[in-house]
Amino acid sequence: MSSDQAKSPPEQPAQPAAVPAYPPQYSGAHYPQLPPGAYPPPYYTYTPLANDPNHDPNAPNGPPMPYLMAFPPPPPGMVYAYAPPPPVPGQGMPYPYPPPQGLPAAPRPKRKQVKMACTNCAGACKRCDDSRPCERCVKYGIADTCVDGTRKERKKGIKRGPYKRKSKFGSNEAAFPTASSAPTGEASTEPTTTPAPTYPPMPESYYPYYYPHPGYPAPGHEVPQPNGEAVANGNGHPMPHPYYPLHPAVYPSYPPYSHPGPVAYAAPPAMMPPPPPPPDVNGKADDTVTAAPKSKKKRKVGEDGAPKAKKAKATNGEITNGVGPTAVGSSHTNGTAVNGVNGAADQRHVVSSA
DNA sequence: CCTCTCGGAGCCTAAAGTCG
DNA sequence: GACTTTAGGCTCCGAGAGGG
Repeated sequence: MSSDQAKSPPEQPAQPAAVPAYPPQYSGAHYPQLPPGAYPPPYYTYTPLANDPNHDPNAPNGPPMPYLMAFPPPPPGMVYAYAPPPPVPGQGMPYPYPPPQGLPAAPRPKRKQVKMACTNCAGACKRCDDSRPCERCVKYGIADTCVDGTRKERKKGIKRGPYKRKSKFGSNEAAFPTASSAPTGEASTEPTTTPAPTYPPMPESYYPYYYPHPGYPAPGHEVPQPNGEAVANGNGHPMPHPYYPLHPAVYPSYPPYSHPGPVAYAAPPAMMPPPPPPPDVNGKADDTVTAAPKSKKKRKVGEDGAPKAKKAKATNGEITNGVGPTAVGSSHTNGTAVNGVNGAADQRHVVSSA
């Protein structure tokens, strides 16, 4: 179904009820060169999938890799962890385990909108496409009424107050910590003069983690560039990945990927998470931050408090609101009644009392 | 269970404001 | 004039109600 393409990514597989013991190859003993005591075991590795860009083609199952890694170096305070591999038929979940519900999952893909929904889809608040008749109108047998509406012209001459200057690291003036701002809490005296490093977007199905600070590289792997090529050092050998295994004592491990502890992951002590955006003067949601969970919507009720009657069903059993030529699509978030796409009065969401 | 409604989050982009 | 920020206008996701 085409409307599924914009839906949330599929849920991660359910976490196994029982957490079996980790096999020895998933212990921190893999990394003897780590500073003694700095990152004591256990920490675990995850063998990359064959389609993983870090997968070693010369090793059928790839080299063991720490589950926490930075590729390329992420913004301070963040590392990327591999997404869980798919379950192995007959063997269940491989290591590590999938993240639990509530783990900050990969950002959902941006919703894509068509330039102009047809009048039917607009009225029904349903997904449209660029073809005419659109897929939905064809499906409902109303292809003959599948036409574009007309957009209202934007208002002009509306005066605004002075603009707030945004940080380069977010949509708000509270900047995300930069590489030059010490995660250890040192205050930078020049918060805005250092050119901001640019970071690639977090790969899909990766998970954000915090790391304490760089400096504990794990065994070498190539450091692929965004184009997928590896960077070699002066000797022609691949540069190691900047891995940052977490110190379980300081930064409690995330259960599914590390020591089976109960601690949900949080920002390191010296590295505060990106601050919540200040309330927008207009109350408008900031697209760059995770929105709060939607509030439970309340059913629209009539003057007497009784639920408004549904529109009568069409005889063909298909939807009746918004599919006809009088259906309109217009803003309904600002509370202003405006003309619909056909110039008719806004009948959207108006329920017939008949 | 399925269909339909519709609140409101999210997206696009033009207008207003700022900067060099 | 180019760039940035804001917000108007719109799309459409997805929870919830109600019907079959």
